[in-house]
Amino acid sequence: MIVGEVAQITGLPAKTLRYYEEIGLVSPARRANGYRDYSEADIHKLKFLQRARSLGFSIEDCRTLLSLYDDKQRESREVKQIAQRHLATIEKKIAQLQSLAATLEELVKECHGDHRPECPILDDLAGK
Amino acid sequence: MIVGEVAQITGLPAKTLRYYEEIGLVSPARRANGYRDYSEADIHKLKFLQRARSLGFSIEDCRTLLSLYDDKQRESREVKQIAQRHLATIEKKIAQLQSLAATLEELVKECHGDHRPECPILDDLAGK
DNA sequence: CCTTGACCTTCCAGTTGATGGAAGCCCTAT
DNA sequence: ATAGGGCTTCCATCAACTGGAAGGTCAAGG
Repeated sequence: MIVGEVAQITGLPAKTLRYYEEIGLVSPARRANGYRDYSEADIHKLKFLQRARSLGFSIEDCRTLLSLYDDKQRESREVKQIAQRHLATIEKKIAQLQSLAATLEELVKECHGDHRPECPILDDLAGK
Repeated sequence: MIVGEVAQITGLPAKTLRYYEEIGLVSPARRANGYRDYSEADIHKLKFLQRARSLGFSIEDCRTLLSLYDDKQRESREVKQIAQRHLATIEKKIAQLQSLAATLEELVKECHGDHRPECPILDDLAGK
C-alpha cells in the first residue's frame, strides 16, 4: 500500500508516515518507481504507534514499546514501568495545570473586564 | 546592571535574558564595552515576564500583556479576554490529560508487571 | 499521443521557548 | 603577564511534526 492509502487507514498524515520512516520507526519497502510500499506488518506497527502516541507516549517510549512488543521474551514489568512513569508525568502535569488554572480563575474573577484601564490581572503580573 | 546580576534578581537565566532581547521583548542599553546594561524599567518588565510566563502565558501573550500594561488607555476587557482564553486552553488540556490518565491507570492496573511476557498494555496498543 | 490533475518523491524551513557549547573579548586580581 | 570569571556572538539542538517548493509518476480523457 502506498502512503496515501496508509494515511487513510491509520489516520496518520502522510507527512507523519514519512517522518516515522526518517526516524527509523517504520521503514516500508519501495516500489520500482520509488513509492513507499507498506506491508501489513508495517500497518500494524503504525496502528500501534497511533494508539501509543494518542496515549501521550513519547516517540522514544513508542520505540521501546514497539521493540518490547516484538520481543516475545519480554517481561511485562518493563512495559508496566514505562506506562507508570508516563502516568506519573501526566499526573504531575495535571497538578501543575490545576494550580495555574486556580490562580488564573482567581485573577479573571477579580477583573471587571470592561472599558476601564484598571486591571487586577496586570497588577498581579506587575507584582503589585 | 549587567546580565548576570539581572539573572540573579529576576530568576531568569542569562541565556533567557539574551533570548528575550533577541525576540524584542526587553532590549537593554549597552555599555561602551558591549555589555548589556539593564535599567530598572527593564528589570521591572522582566519580572512581569517572569510572572506571566510562570502562569503559562505564551511569549506572544506576554508581548501583548506587556504592551497593555504600558498602555494607560487600555481596556481591562482586553486583558481579561487574554486571560480567559488562556484559562480555557489550560482547562481543555487538563481534561485531555485526565482522560489519558484514566486510560493509563486502567492499563497499568491490569498489567501484572512481572517477569512474564503477557501484557494487557501491549495488547491494548496492538488493538487486541 | 498529449495533457491534466492527483498522487508521489526529496529537501529545506518553521513551529515554541529556550538551552548548550564554541570561539573570542573584557576586566580584575595576583 | 596571566589566570579566572563573566561577557559577547553565532550556531546547533530539543519534540514531533507541518508547510511548501521543485520535480517525478501515473491513470484518465480528448
